[in-house]
Amino acid sequence: VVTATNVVNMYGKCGSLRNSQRCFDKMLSKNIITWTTMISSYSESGMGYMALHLFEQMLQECVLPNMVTFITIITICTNQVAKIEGKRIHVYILCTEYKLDIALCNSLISMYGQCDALAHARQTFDGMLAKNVVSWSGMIAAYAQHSQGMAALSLFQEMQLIEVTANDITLVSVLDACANQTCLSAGECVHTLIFSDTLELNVLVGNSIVNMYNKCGKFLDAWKTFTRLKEKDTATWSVIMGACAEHGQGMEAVRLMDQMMHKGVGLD
RNA sequence: CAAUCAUUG
Repeated sequence: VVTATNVVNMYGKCGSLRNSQRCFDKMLSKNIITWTTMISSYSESGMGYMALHLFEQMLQECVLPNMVTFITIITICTNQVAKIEGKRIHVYILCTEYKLDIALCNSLISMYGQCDALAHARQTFDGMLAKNVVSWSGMIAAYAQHSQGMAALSLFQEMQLIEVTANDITLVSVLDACANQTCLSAGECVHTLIFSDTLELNVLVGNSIVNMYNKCGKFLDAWKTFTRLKEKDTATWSVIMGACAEHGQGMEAVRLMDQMMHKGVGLD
């Protein structure tokens, strides 16, 4: 069973859903990990709907989900923006011993955030007995994505007060909140904070800073930050080119495009 | 450890 499950996983990860499914169907005995793996495979291939379907089928065959299964399926609900399904599964989770698991609650927060159910996200967040940096980042991101920049920023402050250490992803979410709220002062504050702590900026954080300055109408600061970034990825170029275009610098955008191609950064 | 959580264009 372990070996066959590994095969299902390997095909799934390689995007070969057909083979993954074929192997899964041929297996005579399956355990919960096998089912969970197959559900993930559907999701990897962008077939979230099929993944939800397989989950239902699993329940009908009286196979009990474990914590990883729940995390997996809730994450799929997030990607599918499947609010109804997500809520239903959450109710089920509340009847299990997993209801307070940190990673599971984290995925629920993100699912509710994605499904425009901020209140449910917050409720889940508040109900947690223990939180980690992912919980905080997830809740901050949920607020940021719903233009609740102020709520995001105050959560960030609260997080720092109880001495949870922010990581790169947290900062990306916070900067996103500043960008959405066009809250320049807070964004600058974060920028300063970052420079005092780290020498080299993570690409993701760098991109978010450029984006934040641009959204706050500080094209020059965006540009300055862009030129100072050691590491650039396709998102970096995309942000700065978009910024140029918005500021009537179409020619500059084209020039950047050339530069990017020249550096061997592929298009996507 | 055979499967699993938050993030910018």
